[in-house]
Amino acid sequence: MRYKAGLATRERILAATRSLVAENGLEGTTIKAICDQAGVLPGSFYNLFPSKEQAILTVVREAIDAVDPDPGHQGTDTLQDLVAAYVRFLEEQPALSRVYIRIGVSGAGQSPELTGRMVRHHQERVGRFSAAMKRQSPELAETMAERRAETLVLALNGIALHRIIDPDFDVAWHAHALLEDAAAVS
Amino acid sequence: MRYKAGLATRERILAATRSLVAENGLEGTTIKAICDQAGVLPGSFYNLFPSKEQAILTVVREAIDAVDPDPGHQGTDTLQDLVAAYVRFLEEQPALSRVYIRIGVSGAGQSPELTGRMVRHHQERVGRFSAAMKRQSPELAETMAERRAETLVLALNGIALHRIIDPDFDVAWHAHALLEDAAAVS
DNA sequence: CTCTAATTTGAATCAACGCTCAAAGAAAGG
DNA sequence: CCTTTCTTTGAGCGTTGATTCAAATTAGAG
Repeated sequence: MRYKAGLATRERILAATRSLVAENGLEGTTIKAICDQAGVLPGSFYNLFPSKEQAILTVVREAIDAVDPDPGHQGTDTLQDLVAAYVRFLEEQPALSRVYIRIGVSGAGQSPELTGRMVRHHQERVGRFSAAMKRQSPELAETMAERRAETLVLALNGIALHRIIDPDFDVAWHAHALLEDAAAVS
Repeated sequence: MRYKAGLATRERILAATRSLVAENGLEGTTIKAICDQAGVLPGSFYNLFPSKEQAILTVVREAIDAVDPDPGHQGTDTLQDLVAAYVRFLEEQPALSRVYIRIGVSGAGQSPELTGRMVRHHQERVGRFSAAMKRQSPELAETMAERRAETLVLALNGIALHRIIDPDFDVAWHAHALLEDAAAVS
């Protein structure tokens, strides 16, 4: 797997996997569908990936990583920045964001490793929102800030979930409304 | 399908389908698994249901119907009542509530009929929350009440979604927190 | 140009899936 | 009882799933 052709094929397979998982879920995605969409035959797929599961897991990792951009950058994000980043993720990467929501639902009960990863991811995410909230409203009690941060993250996921059902759903508008309410509370 | 035995078998099959869909999703549920768990052989399954899809669709309808209890009763629910009813649904019917969350995610792209049903269900639900909110805070502008009602419903779904990932997640506590914030805004 | 390693092909394997069916086995009504 | 209708059995059908492999092809280093 060192020649250019191989890497290009790998990319086409991942792109196909991405859109198919977004559309049909982790379970509903078949090798045949991936190969058809990528313009590749099964043998070629298995030259690049050891199994269907590995290809899907690669896409899953992409999705989780794409939710929190710039993970190294710490301590200066505002709540607005964090929400805006999530909205941008939802709007600019519709396939990956659909994958992201499907992970929690499909991954649970299937792969404990995946479930653990999602729980950790959620905690980190809440931590980041919580820090931003405390920075922004220092008068807020510690536990109160954490509670409101988690509520906000959960509500954002609720918005993302609904967009899978209704693709015309105005994600940005609702996320903004959420932020306004959060500000009104403080 | 008139004898007692048949009805009992039908119930065992539906119970098995319910728990398997809750655990493995609409796609991940197989006839063999249903039959094993129900203590029944395939022929018996097909004596009672025309197809796997029909059995699953029956459970799906159950789930959607169970979310909004007492649909005839109109105009007197408070926001607290509605949230409490949803929390009760999540806690007392864990299997059905997992099915409920999976529907939106799995149903989209698979069955347009199911997707349409979910969109309608969501609108009705938001309408009910919105009416309760207007009743409770008459000074609120019409559009504002509707917006906050939808935000609340979405956030509740976010909470339910997270419980699929983390079964220990304290649903009641977070739902209550949500309600407090909503009250603080008004 | 040549040689090697990477890539692609496409048929073939094997398991699992949804589903069918004829025959055997209960349950009620008369 | 006996008859009719409903229920259960379990082998088996056709299809599709993931995966393998030897052979053919192509890309790139020297």
